[in-house]
Amino acid sequence: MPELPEVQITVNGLNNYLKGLKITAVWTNYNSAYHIGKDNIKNPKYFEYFKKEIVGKKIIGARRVAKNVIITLSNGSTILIHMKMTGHLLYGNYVFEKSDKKDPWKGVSPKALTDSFNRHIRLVFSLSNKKYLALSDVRRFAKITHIREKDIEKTTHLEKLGPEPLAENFTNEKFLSRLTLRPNMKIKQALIEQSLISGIGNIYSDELLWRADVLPTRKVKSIRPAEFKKMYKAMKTVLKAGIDFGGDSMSDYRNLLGERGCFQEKHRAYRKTGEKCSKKGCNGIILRTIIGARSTHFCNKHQK
DNA sequence: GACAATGTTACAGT
DNA sequence: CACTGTAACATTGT
Repeated sequence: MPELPEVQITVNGLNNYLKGLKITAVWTNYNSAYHIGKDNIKNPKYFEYFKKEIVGKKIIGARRVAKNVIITLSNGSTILIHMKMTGHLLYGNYVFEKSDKKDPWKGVSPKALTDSFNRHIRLVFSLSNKKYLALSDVRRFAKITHIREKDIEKTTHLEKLGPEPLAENFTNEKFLSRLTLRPNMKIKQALIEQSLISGIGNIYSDELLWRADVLPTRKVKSIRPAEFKKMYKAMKTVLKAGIDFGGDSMSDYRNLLGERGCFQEKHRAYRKTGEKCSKKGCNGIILRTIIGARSTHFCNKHQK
């Protein structure tokens, strides 16, 4: 799942490889019969507009806002991409190749193996260096739209987002004050609530709570300042570790070159149900419960 | 075939 | 209105 670290790695890659390239064509096979926003490329009419706005423009750079990728173009336009659950961007000439080669997402189906190309590619930008930027998205949840740079501040796609957790000025005090806006929420749910703090999802929330020794089921108002401080530190640690280890590829996230990250090897809680807790001196077993319709993993021995 | 995986949002309910 | 909880979206693997 692309959360803050994975999106950051994708953005870093875009800045490394794509600056100065021109978009020469766009193709998509996204379409949806349901609830398509009028400014989503899944809407065929909007896609025609989208194409007109971006083909022929040069890529200036990319940045991350919460879990969104924003690609800035030469005419004051930007492309906003939210990869949702299974989306990831790939860059190069291999992007159409068999998904078991450069894009070996876990559990690739026999059908995909027999296909001659990666059948999860939903969107392709052709670039002036004869390479491609493609979006692979098994579950077709991703959102792609065009926004003018001057409208970014007020766009509905970004307006409800809380502050960035890795920002210099995101202090322990700020962390506490954002979360306590929802005193009755379970802490796990508050942590993944994007309007409170942006960028944390299911994996990093479980991991930071394990490290901060706080039970995910605790109500925000029951948490003491010392525990907030521990969570704050753990949050910074796991998000930075996520970036340092190239992201989390337990599911199908890949970097721009189709390579897996390895933060999944550092998991202490997420998807470790039934395993012995790896905290020193703790003999607990990792348990699983559902919070806010999301799988939650924790050790009820050392997390209090 | 039932169920699990999840980021975001629409909507019902309190 | 503010907040909370739940279903929906989509697809594939077990």
